[in-house]
Amino acid sequence: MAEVGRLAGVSQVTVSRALSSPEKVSPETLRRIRDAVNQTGYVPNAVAGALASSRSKLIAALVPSITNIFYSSSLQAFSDIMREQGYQIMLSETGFDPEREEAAIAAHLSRRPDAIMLTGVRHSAAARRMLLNAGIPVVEVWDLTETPVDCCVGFSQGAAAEAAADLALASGYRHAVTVTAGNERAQRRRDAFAARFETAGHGPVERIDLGPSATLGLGREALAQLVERGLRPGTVVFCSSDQFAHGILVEAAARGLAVPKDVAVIGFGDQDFATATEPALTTIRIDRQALGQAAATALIQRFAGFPGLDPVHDVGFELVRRGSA
Amino acid sequence: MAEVGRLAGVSQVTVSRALSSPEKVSPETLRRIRDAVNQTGYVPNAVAGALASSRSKLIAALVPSITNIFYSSSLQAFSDIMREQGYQIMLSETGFDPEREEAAIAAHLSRRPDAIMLTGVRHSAAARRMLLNAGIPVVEVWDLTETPVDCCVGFSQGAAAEAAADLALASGYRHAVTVTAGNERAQRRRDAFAARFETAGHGPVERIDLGPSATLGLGREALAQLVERGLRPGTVVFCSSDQFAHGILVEAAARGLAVPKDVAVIGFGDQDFATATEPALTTIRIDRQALGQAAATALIQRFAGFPGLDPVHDVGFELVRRGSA
DNA sequence: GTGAAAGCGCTAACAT
DNA sequence: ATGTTAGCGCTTTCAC
Repeated sequence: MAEVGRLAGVSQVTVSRALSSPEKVSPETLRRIRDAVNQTGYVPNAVAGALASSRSKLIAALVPSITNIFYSSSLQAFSDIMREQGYQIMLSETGFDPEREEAAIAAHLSRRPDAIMLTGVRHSAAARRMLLNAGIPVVEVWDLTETPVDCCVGFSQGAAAEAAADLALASGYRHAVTVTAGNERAQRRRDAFAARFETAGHGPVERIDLGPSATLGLGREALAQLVERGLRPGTVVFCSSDQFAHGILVEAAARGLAVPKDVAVIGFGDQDFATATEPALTTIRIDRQALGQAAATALIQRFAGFPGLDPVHDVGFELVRRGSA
Repeated sequence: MAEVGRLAGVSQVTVSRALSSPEKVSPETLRRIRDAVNQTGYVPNAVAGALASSRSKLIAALVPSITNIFYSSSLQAFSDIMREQGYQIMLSETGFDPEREEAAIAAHLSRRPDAIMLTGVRHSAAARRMLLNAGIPVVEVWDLTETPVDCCVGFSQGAAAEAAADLALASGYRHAVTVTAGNERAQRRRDAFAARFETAGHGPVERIDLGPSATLGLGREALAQLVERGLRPGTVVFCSSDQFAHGILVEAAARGLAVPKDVAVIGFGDQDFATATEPALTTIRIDRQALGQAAATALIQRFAGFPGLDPVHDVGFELVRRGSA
């Protein structure tokens, strides 16, 4: 920066000004400085800038898994908006593990991000403490709570599952099975669905709990298992993800079972393939883009000094009825 | 840090040592410093550390799209290894756009990362210049070139597509159609497949070029279109992604077409569902984990001072023959 | 509109 | 094993 200044015949400070607030520098000087920047191939050092100004223009983002479309697509929407505002994203995966999350939070906070985005509202006590001490905006996504660290953007997992149960009951299904991936959010939906279904006097709800990742193949196996146990007529299967639901459709077709007559299926997520399966999936749609955008907006508002604005933002869900239930 | 030192009765430098190289500090002092750290809730400032040491422990990673499982899963493997080594990831998406890539490179380099991972080997001239000037290790993934900026880890898109064409020819298919997503890597595979197929005297290869994202629904539409045009017996469809291939299977089933008899399908990617479709997908498997890991390893070797080690690393591909072709 | 001086919170080099 | 000194490359403040 000093060298650029020498070339342009000004001091180092003026170069700094020309780069960060060009309007404070005379047009003529600005021109000379820009020429000098191009000549030298000068690349500003944002590390030094961050240290001097204590604004890093970095946002920390923590997601359980980047390969899970739920999180990657909301993160995409989030980071698109942040990038437009001149922020960059530091990313970590937590693998649904509070301890890994805690370690990641510590690591990220040491880099002095201007804000942090977390997935979920359950964090270790130490994590909460660090976040509070950091004194930066924090947004928690994908869940709702009355007591966010700072603010949260999500929807009620329980309400979504209950809506699915209500649809199933209203459609006359009297036996229900849940097919659930091994993560806490999915399990909460499973429990809420089962509770609602059983409260209506139709239970017990059968549970099939599967591994951490929701795949088509596991969905197929789940139906195969159900059939072997003896599939009762009027059964509806509530899946923690559209992948499972799709697997059930494929297995049903392979076995000559009619959907929804022999077995009905409700998915979760309304992923891109949900309209294109045979039959199309009845599922719970989450607007993942809107979720990510709302999270970004919440942070930007906080930067602008509206810290009190809607600490809890419910983006809702939509039960989309198609052919499978 | 100074305050921690005061509490522990040592100078600020000793605290710095205790934190970064504990073995250089006496056990007793170390204990006192650790106590003081816990008491104060001190969080180290990695920004200042990076400025002073000119090592940021940050890695920049640029991918076309984070929602695309090809890139997200290799990125996951990459960042897992990097995290183990104490590095954190700054992420940007380029949307397959060289200009966006150039802007992202400039933005990331100003943060002085210790290394940078790029997707693909085609970059703007300005981007190449910046990367070279940065003087840090650079790894380009998902493609191979004789002239990497620094080193590359990938496979030959052309060779993979040619292997698929050879399989199709050997299996006796005499008409071929390509179904391709709108990105440059997919298009190179399409062209290589068509060239090989036509060179064998069986052409022309029909092309169906689709939008940027590969979905099941678009795959269905592609087959619908083909059937309307008149599907010739002995046709094989080469897809740029397993999603398209799966869509073709679904549409074929809906129309009562037998696979591979009435129409054969070759996918790309060997995604998790490829074994579970009906019939299972014949596809090209890329070990995305291995790719990400190799990229991380290449950078780590460079950090350790083996700059000359294998500038070009071919992770290969595997043609997996299942039921669909 | 521009410059001089101070300092952000660390690490590196050297000294003890 | 520990301390002293000098900076890393910027931004901030204050002066002109």
